[in-house]
Amino acid sequence: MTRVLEIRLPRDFSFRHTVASHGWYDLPPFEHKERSPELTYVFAPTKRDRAITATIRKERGTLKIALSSKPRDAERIARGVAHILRLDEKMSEFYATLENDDRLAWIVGANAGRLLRSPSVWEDLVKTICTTNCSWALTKKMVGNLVEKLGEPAADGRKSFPTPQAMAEQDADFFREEIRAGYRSPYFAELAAAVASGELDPESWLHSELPTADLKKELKKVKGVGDYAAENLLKLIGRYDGLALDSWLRARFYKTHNDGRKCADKKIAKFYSKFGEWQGLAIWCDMTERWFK
DNA sequence: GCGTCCAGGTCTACC
DNA sequence: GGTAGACCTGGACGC
Repeated sequence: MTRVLEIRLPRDFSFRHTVASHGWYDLPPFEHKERSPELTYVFAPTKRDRAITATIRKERGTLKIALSSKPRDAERIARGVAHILRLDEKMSEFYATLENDDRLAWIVGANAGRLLRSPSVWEDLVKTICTTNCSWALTKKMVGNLVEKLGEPAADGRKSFPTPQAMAEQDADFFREEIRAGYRSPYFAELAAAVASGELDPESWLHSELPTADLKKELKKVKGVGDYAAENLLKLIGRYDGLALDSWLRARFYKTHNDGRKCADKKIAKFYSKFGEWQGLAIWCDMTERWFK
């Protein structure tokens, strides 16, 4: 390692609850071992820098970030780490909605609620499509193939997530045969071409002034993005109005709050409606509480 | 070994 | 707007 950055942490930040908040830490170019104080991520190359591996370690009230090579633009890496871990996100409003809820009070005590995300919406978008209609094992296989076959190597040999340009150079057959993306293959080819050409800018969704319902419609224009995927992406963007119900979340709700019996989505929505625009975060924290026991 | 089911759903056609 | 059927892969399971 040739360079170490340091970031001061907000007081209400939990490294463990943020890194393990959902499965992203298990998908490359993230690396993390359960309960380890370290998270590794490989940042994609830019015009100024090659791909750089950042090994992020919590030490008391700071993050120490060891880099695989000395960057020309260290600020980009620091901003990226802050974005990944949502260091700038104000959690107080969410925590205020939990004040009179005995069941979810643990969230405030644990400083939970920050959801791990990628440095780019592009990466989160592609990964989310990889989670749809398949097992987690297949999601890992598809994302692993994308990184291995189209990522750029850092000095330590680890590879970054492919850029839109790198994916746009491939056709649907490549995604089908090499990535094993199945029916998603033409979706990836079309999406990458749109983003690489500038026709579509997923990063603009982060700062969109559209109401969430309208932004969700924009997201659903991307082939392969339906209700679940759009609401999951909105959570990663920082909008928690939607529940992003999938088969796993539904099954957890049935078991936790409905005696193991199936019920309509409307009943789940009613259960969390009191949390308003934070309901998507409330259900996620509620259903994943056992991960941290 | 083989067939079936289904998993962190979505798209299209049709009504 | 709601619904049925098709769509890919690969691991788990029963036989």
